[in-house]
Amino acid sequence: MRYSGSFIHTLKEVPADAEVISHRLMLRAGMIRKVAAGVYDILPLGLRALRKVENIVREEMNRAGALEVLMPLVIPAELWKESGRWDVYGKELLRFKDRHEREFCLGPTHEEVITDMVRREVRSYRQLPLNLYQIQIKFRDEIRPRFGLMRGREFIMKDAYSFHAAEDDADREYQNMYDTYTRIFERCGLDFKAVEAETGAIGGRFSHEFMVLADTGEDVIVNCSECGYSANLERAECKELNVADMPSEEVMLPLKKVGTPDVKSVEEVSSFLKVSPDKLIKTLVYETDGGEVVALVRGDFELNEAKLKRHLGCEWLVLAEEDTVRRVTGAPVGFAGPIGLKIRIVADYSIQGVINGVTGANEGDHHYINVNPERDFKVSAFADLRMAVDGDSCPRCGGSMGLSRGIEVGHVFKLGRKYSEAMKACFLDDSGKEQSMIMGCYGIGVGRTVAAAIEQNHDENGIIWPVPIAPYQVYILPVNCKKADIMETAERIYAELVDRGIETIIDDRDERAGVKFNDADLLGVPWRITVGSKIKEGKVELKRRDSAEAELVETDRVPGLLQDRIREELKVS
RNA sequence: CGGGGCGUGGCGCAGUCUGGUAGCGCACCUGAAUGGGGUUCAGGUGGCCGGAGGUUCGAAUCCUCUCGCCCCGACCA
Repeated sequence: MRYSGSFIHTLKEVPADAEVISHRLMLRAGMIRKVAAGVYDILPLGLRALRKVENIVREEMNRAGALEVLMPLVIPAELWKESGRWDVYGKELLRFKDRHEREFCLGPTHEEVITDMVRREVRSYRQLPLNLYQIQIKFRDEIRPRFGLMRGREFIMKDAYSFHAAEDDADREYQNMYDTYTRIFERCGLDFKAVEAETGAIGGRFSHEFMVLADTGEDVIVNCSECGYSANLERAECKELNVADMPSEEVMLPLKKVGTPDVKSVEEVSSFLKVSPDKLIKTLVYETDGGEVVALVRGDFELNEAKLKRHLGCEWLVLAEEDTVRRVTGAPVGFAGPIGLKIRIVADYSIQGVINGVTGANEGDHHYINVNPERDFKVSAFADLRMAVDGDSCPRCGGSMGLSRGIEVGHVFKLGRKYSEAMKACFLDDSGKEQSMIMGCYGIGVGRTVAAAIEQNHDENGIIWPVPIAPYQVYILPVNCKKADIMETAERIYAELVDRGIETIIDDRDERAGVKFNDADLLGVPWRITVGSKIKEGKVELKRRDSAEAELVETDRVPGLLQDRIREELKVS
């Protein structure tokens, strides 16, 4: 491509609202432009990178035995009502009516559509297993879209769904997809980690997320350096306190009520009463579809709502409103405690180790001190309910765990029969008996993968594309377009590279060299050929974007040399 | 949805407090010089200041309403 005929408009300054590196660089390099909150134009340069990732995904999915399909973006409400998610999914699901007042939604994910497709086609176990995927635009009306392609409302996603006659076959495919994802992200040149994850509203039994390691990531990963256990913070298990292992000299003191005027938060209480936060018992009232529940967690920890939800086995749960707290505890928010409460109480394991703790007295401006679990109040269960923290012991090996940040680029789920049962996706097994299919589902955020690649591969001058996903592979930079000999050489190399099928930009703009160097660095094309004064010796400069040094190469050798090197870097292991 | 902030040429901003009819940098166009890391000089195009209403002789500026956007939080395959 000739730069002079391109649609690349680089920026020196970026819109003030672009916060993260990948968003800034994609704007500056002219890859994307914002149309509305979380909705973007993908410009030619950006689309090329996106397509590269798509193609890698497509190649690997096909190789893994999956079949590509294309499902509609606009989905009739009936399908979502059938699965039960029409009422559960919330405002992220963009709903609307057509001219006949029929209800539709824009597909945020396609379990319903694919299940409907498969149930209409499949009758027999002989037609299974199946793995169908698509690469398509999704729409989710995110509460707060941000970070460019990282969290848009409209985005390109590869979603795959597998259908099986037996559990072990579903497990086999889960592993197959896990391995495929590993290959995909390796080919994209990413430093990533597969971690155990929550299943969220998609449902299902267990899952892994593929996280690209980056400080700007929105997710927190917990990782054990010793045994390799790693999980999303939402999911990360915490080891049960072994009370017997932590003998305490402390003697239980008599329960006492003390005045704590207007002292509510953990920090306030702990500084007012001069006790450390790990002596406090935080009392949180939740409303759930199964009624109100109180959850206890030690003052220095945070409650993990995903764990609470799982423990209670409820559909939804939300921190109670002020009125509810007042009704349940008889006190304003900030003075709740477990003593004397008439509703179900569940407590984090950490509570078991509290001796002479502090809780609210269920009375305004009062707390209890010397509170001892079991002696002063009963709980219906102790469970793992808290967020893991840096330095926690690993639930598997007891080693020390650390926290780091990641960007979720892929997610594999084992769904089980959640959708097939709700939507009656059945088949006849080899004994002629009707059974529900077992399902798995597997997603990759294509745009997010591109953004993540930039987060991981850039410097102060711009993007540094890994070769497999670079929008162009070679950038020819004639230092002065007014010099006929320079342009002749540049054009000759360009023609030769194009002939060899190498994706090349020739910067034929009548700009000063500095402008071109800066744009070349910003665009991040992996190989740069600088055509300048060295042509007098029959040579040009060859430089990799990620290296500081350039090498002088004889002009005639350049195309062949580059072809070999690029082929080497694209080689699939 | 709660808290905070912002809407002025394509982008980054000043002007708003203290009303007088819009300015700077980048980008873009023309010309000249320059030609290996965002060069220089000269000239130029483009904005009824998010929208509506009000106050006023006069509103980007003051008042009311409204729309949009951003940040933090809650939320999130």
